[in-house]
Amino acid sequence: MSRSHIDVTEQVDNPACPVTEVLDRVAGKWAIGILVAAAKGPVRFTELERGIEGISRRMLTLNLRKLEREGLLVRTVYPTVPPRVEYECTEMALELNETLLALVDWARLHSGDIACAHATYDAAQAQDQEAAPSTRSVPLSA
Amino acid sequence: MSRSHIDVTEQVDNPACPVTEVLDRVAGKWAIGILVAAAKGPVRFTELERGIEGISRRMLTLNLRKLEREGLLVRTVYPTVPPRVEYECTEMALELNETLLALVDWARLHSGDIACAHATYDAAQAQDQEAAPSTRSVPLSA
DNA sequence: CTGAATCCATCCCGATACTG
DNA sequence: CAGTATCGGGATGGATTCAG
Repeated sequence: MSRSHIDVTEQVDNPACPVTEVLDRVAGKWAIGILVAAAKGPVRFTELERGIEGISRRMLTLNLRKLEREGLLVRTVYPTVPPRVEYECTEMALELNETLLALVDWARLHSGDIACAHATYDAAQAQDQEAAPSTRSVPLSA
Repeated sequence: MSRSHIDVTEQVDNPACPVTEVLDRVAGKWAIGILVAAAKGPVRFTELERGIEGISRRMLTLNLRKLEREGLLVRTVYPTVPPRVEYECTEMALELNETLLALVDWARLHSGDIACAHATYDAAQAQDQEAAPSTRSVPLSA
C-alpha cells in the first residue's frame, strides 16, 4: 500500500468495497454476542441458544450460517445420537475478537456518558417541542 | 466461572445491558462510515452526503441524529444564509474511532480469506444440493 | 438435539416531493 | 443548504411447526 498514512475513509465510504461488505455482516444484532461466546472454545448449539438471552432459534441458526460462511466459525457435526454440533472460532475470528472486546470495553467505559447524552438530547427535544409547536397538527388549546 | 478475568460474555449476551444497546447503534450500515468521515474534523451535511457513496439524504439525517443523540457527534448550526451545519466527533467518538479503524484494518487484512471462505462454503452447498436432493418437491424423473 | 420451513408482523430504508 | 413528510417495497425477526 503506497499511502503514507491510513486513509480508510474512501475505503469505508464506498459500499462496494470488501471492508464495508464484511463489516455489515459482523454488524448484525447477534453476531458479536455469538462470536464472543464462541471465542472461549467450541460451543454447542443449545449452549448458545440458552446463553444468548433473547435470541430465537431461527436467528441463531441464521447467524451461525452466516458466520460460518464468512469463515469465522467452523461447524463440526458429530454423527452421534442424539446429534451433536459444535461451533468454534477460526483463527481469523479470534483476531477479530480482540477488536470486538476493545469495542465492548469502550462501550462499557462510556455507557454512562452515553446515557447522559441521551437524557440531554431528549430533554432538548422536549424543549424544542414546546418552544416551536408550529408544525403541530392539532392546536394546543383550541 | 469466578470471573477472575474479563468475562464480557454475560454482558454482551444480555440484550438489556448498555453494552449491547450501544453496540447496536454503532453497528448500523452507515454509522461507521459517518464516524470515520467525521473523525478528520468538522464536516458539513452536503460533504457527507456526497462523500458517502450510496446514502440517501434521509438515512444520512437519521444516522446523524442518532449519533448526535448517542453523544458521538456535535451538531453546530451557523445562522447564516444559506444555512450551514457542521458535524464534529466528540472526544468519546474519537476514542471509538481508534477501535473502528482496527476493525477496518482487520477487515482489509482478511477480506481475501473471507472471499475465499464464501467461495468454499457456497461450493459445498452446491455439492450438498446435488448429493441429497431428497427434499426436492418435484421428482427428478417422474 | 439441531435444525429447516412456513407464516406473519414490524421496521428499515430508499425514492420522491416539499420547506425554511 | 439542510433538512422534513410521506409512501411503499423489501428485509428482518419472532413464533410455530415439522423433520432427521
